[in-house]
Amino acid sequence: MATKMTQDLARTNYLLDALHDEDLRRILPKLSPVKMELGQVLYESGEKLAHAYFPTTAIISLLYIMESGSTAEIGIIGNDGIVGVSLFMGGETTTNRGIIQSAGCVLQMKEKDVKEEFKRGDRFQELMLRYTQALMTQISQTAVCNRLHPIDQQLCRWLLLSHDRLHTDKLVMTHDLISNMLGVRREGVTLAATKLAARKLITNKRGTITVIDRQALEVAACECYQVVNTEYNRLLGRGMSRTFG
Amino acid sequence: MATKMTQDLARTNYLLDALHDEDLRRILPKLSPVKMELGQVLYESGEKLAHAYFPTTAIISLLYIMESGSTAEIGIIGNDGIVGVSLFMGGETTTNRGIIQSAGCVLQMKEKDVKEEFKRGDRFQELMLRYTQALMTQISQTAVCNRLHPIDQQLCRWLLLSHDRLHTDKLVMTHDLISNMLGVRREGVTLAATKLAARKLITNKRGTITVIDRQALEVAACECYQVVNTEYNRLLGRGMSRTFG
DNA sequence: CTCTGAGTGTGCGATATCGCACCCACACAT
DNA sequence: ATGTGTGGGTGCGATATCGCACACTCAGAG
Repeated sequence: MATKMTQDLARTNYLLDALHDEDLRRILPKLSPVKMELGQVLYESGEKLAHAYFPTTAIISLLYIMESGSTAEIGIIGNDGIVGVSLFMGGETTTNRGIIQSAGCVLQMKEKDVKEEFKRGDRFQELMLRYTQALMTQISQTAVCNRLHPIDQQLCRWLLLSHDRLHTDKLVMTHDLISNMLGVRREGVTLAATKLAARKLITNKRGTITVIDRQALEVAACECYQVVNTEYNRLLGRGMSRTFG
Repeated sequence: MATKMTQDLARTNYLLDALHDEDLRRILPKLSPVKMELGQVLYESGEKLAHAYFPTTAIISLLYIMESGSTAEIGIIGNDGIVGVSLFMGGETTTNRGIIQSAGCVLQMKEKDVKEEFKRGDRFQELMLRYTQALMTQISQTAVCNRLHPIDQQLCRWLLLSHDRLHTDKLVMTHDLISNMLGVRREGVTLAATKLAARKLITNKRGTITVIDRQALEVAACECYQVVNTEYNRLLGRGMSRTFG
C-alpha cells in the first residue's frame, strides 16, 4: 500500500521515471516521501548530506550566501532532477545551500543507497551524470545571464524555470524572496513584475504571481531560458525519459 | 624515448599525476602532446568532441557566446583539470566554446579512450568526477561574482585564477581579451588594471600583465577566489594528488 | 471589526557600468 | 629611422541598478 503510493510518487520525478522497471523496483524501497515547507533548508554550505532528494512537487533553490549576507541563486531543481549530486560526484559537500523555494513533496534516499546505486555503473549512474551536466548548463547560463542581461529579462527567465517545475500557474512567492534568488533589490523585482503585469503576462497579488501568458513570457525572456530548456530536453528528454519526447 | 617525454609531461597535469602508477602506465600510450596557440578553438558550442584535453602549460577558457556576440567566461581550466567533461558525463556536447586563453601544451586523449577509462569505474572515474564537481564550484562562483561584485574585484579574481594555472608571473593577454572573458567593456578592464598598477599589485605593459604582489592581489579580490581555491584543494588536493598537500 | 505587520508601490540621489569617440604610444616591419 | 597598426588611456552623456526612505494596503489575528 505504502509502496504503491511511493511508486506513483516516484513516477512524477523524471529521473526516477526514466529508470527501467526492474531498476525502479529495486530502488523504490530505498525512497521515502517527505513534505517540505517553504524556506526549509535541506543542507547548508559545507554540510555533509545525509540524503539525496528527488523532488516531486517541491522546488529547491541552490543558493550561495556571501559573507556580507547577500545571496544569489545558482540553480533551480524540481521534479526534473535530484538534489545532492555531490554525494556521487565524490565531494560530499558543496559551497551552496539547498533551500525549499516552493513547498511540496520530495523523495529522500540515504547517502549510502545513493552511492551504492551509482557504483553499479548502469542506467542510474548514466541518468545522474546526464542530469549533473544539465545542471551545469543551468549554472553556466545563470553566470552568463547575471553578467549580460537586465533584471526584467532575468525575472522572466526565473519565472519560466519555476513555472516549468510547478504544476500550477500560481507561484506562491514574495518579491522579497525572488530578489534574494536573483541577487537584486526587492524594489527591482517589484518594478520588473509591475511592468510584466502591465503587459498582462502575469498578475501580481500579495505573495502570489500568476502566469497569464506563458508564451509572451518566453518572448520577453532572454535567450538564456531557451538555451537551458533545450539542453535539458536534449540531455534528459527524448530517448532518456519514458514520459518526455 | 617519446614515451618518457610524455610521462614527464603527464606528471605536470595534476589529474594525471594523481593517478596510481599502474593506471598512468596504462593511460600514457593513449595521450599525445599537442601545442596550442592563443585563440585556438578546441571545440565549438554544440560540437561533438573528438578528444578530451589535459592541459599542461596551456590554459583553456570555457566561453559562452550570446546571439548578440557578447561573450562571458564560465570557467578556466589549466593543468589542474581536463577539458571535455561532457564526454564522460554523457552529454557529448556543451553550450560553451573551449578556447585557448594562454598558449602552451595539452595532452589529448581520444573520445573512445576517455569513455573506456571512465567506464572502468575506478580511480580515473573518481578523479574525473571530483574534478567536475570542482569545476561546478568555479562556475557557480562565477555566477555569484558576476551578480554581486564590481569589476575591480572580479579582475583580481580572474588574474589570480589565471596566475595559478600558469608558471610565470607574466600573463600575456590584452585588456581586450580579458574584457571578453569577464563580459565587460575593454575600457572597464583598462580602468581596473590601471588602478591595480597604481597600487603596485601588477604592472601593465602592452599585451602583458605582470603579477608583482600576489598576496595583495588576493586581499584585493572578492572572497570568490578563495572559495574556489579552497574547494579545489579540498576536492583535488591533499590525499588525492601525489604532489598536492 | 479593527489592528497590525508583512508585502508592495514610488521617489530620489548616488554609483557603476555602458557606448561611443578620440587620441596617444609603443612594437614591429620595412 | 620611420611608418603603421594594435593596444591602451581618457572624457562624456546615457542607463541600470543601488540604498534608503516612506507611504499605502491587504490579510489574518485578536
